[in-house]
Amino acid sequence: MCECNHPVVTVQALQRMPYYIQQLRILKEKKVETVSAPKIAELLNLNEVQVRKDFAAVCREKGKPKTGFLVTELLNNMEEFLGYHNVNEAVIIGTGSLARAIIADDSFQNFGLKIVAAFDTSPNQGDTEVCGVKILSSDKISNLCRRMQIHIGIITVPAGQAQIVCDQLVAGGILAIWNFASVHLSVPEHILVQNENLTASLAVLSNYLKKTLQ
Amino acid sequence: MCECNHPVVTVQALQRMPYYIQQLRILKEKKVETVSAPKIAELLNLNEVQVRKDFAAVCREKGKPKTGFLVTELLNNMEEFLGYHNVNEAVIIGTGSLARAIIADDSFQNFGLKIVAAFDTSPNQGDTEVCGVKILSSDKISNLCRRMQIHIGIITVPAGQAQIVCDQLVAGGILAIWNFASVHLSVPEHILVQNENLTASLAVLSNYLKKTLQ
DNA sequence: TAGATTGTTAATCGATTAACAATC
DNA sequence: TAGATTGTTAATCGATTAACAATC
Repeated sequence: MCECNHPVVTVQALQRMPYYIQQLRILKEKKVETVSAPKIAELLNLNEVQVRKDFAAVCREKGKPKTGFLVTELLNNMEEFLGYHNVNEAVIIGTGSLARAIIADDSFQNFGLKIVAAFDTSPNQGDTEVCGVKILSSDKISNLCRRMQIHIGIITVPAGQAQIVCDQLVAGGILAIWNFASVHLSVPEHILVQNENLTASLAVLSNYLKKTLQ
Repeated sequence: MCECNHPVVTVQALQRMPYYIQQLRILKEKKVETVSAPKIAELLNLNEVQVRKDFAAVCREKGKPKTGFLVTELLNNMEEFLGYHNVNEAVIIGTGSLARAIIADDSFQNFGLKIVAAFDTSPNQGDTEVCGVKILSSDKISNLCRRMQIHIGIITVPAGQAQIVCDQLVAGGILAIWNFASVHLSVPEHILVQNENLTASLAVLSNYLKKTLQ
């Protein structure tokens, strides 16, 4: 338990939340009013105790024996807990195809993410925006982040430039980094780095196939 | 230890491997001949025993006390272990901006991934290929996978269609799925699903900011 | 030799799962 | 009441880390 009287929530639990939310939204759409932990556990192939604990971590009202949890309430509590109802302004560094894909993905907006600027080392060739987001020169990163009080930086640049732009983001007072570059980033302790290393996933896949195919 | 006399390697260890590989490539380029586990651990902010165990899991030759490991040999052993030297043919389902980004990302080719076909429910509008990869109709998924003995399916379709195309891939005899859709997929036990759920990462970021900003 | 590093065994830590009384 | 489900405490499991003898 922490001081806010919620149990401590692990990263693993946080990462399961969007799966719960997705199921809850489906149930809500179907006008289903209540749902039990074992039911959700079955749908997602998880342990029911784990689901119950995860629910307990975010829920203001307790579940009722025999019936379970109120779908809408659980959904709201969960979204609230994750901070989806807040709007988190972010900048993205890099304007390649991955950056475009992230900017274009409107599902992130449903989760409170708002990309307000894109940066590129050479914002040349007359390209002034990507999908409605202005492209600025990389040397303005720190300044803009500080001035606009941006808290999230999304890194999509090649591996070799990632640490450099990371340092610029940190200098700009960013608090969290979503790192799509396949490198380890060194940051001060208070800064959260969420790595999205696709080569790491590929390693798991590749090794599995090697083993499976002898 | 498994029968092939390598220690059992966890998913976590596999996911650290690309970070080691990256550092080893840098060292190799700098013509550095040997490297120790504590050195790599420091660079990547990891525990040195963990690094040593990971190295032991993939290394054919043992490291030498005082000097450490031979850079080139360790690098080769690691790439070999992950199966990077094999070519893994894959198909991708969906032709949106994320699919384009994945197809265009040539770094995956360095890791043995070769995308041979893209599928779309409505391969219309005269678009017949993305970045040199042919676009085919989704109803051909199972057939093509089976005929070409494809082992990897990459799912980039919207959440609502993910399970459907997943089933088609499974029917086509696929062994591993790289899932970019933000949903849980139900598959037979022997099939590996590697989830790349960006909304799960966003949940971690979002919750961290909520806590940090009170 | 002294010191750095190795590999391995034992201890710790933390997440998941099982067991169970309480409740509707 | 019986049965499903809840929340919680205890047990298990597995990954990480510490301790230490062996080696160059």
